[in-house]
Amino acid sequence: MGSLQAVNEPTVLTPYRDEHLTLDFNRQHVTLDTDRLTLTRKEYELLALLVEHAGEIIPRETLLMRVWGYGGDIRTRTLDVHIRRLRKKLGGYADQYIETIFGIGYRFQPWRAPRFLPTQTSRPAMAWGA
Amino acid sequence: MGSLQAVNEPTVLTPYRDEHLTLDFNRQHVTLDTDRLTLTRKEYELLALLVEHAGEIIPRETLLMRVWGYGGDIRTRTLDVHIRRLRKKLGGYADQYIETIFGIGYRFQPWRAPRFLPTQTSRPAMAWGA
DNA sequence: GCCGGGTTGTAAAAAAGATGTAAAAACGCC
DNA sequence: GGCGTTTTTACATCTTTTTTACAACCCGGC
Repeated sequence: MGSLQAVNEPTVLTPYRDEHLTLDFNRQHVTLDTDRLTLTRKEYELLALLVEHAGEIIPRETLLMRVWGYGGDIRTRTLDVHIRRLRKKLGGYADQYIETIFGIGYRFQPWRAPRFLPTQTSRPAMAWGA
Repeated sequence: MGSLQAVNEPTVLTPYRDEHLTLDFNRQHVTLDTDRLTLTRKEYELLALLVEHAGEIIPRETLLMRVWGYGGDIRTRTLDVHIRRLRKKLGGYADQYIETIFGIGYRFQPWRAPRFLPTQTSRPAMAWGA
């Protein structure tokens, strides 16, 4: 018997890559710094969808539709729980990468060198007040 | 159509060989350390397919297709049972060699010196939680 | 500023789903 | 029929996903 048919699809999508994170859409491989992140199916699909649209806000409704196939207005917290697990696995970069857009959904942001300091969401606050 | 190659060429496949295991595709001969492994036909075909694609994840569906000719979504546990018998015959190396990819399939990994840590079976847990 | 209703975060439990395993049944060949 | 092999069955175990319950948070109105 000659060589077997390709066991894996020969799809060719350009991987995502930044300072700390890489995501290979073809092999469904994710790495954070040096480690390979082992994500479950849903975790991966969720992250992949977000990363694929890096910089864009994706509504909860859309995420629930694309990842879970949920249509209409289904009341579930599973999206939040999965986001949480992703954040956990993204470790300290979590807040940099996955942003919550209140009342709408989430947004993945490519890595950028840390700002002057705080992760100013919109809170100049009294960081150096006093 | 393509070139006029012999349809059934007596392909000479290069055997697989690592520290403990050898598999001669031509003679269908398998050895583990010093002993010869006597595998049944299905056991051999399954192992050969996995070894041939060492390092790659092969989906259950593909294994069922190529070894059993099962198409579509047939519900059977025979694959699991054969994997189990293979593992049994691979003795203590079983877990090193045949890896379960939850929800997808299996993967044969060539023998390698133990990692700095085990190949996280599937419990990344909160390694970076905190 | 404070309140209040809706939204998101979180931990834990429950449910769903997949694989591991032993044993019995079915198969195929002599 | 006997025997080795393969498949099914039934259940155990493990992983993943979803739900639950409540805490924390956001934001507009007062």
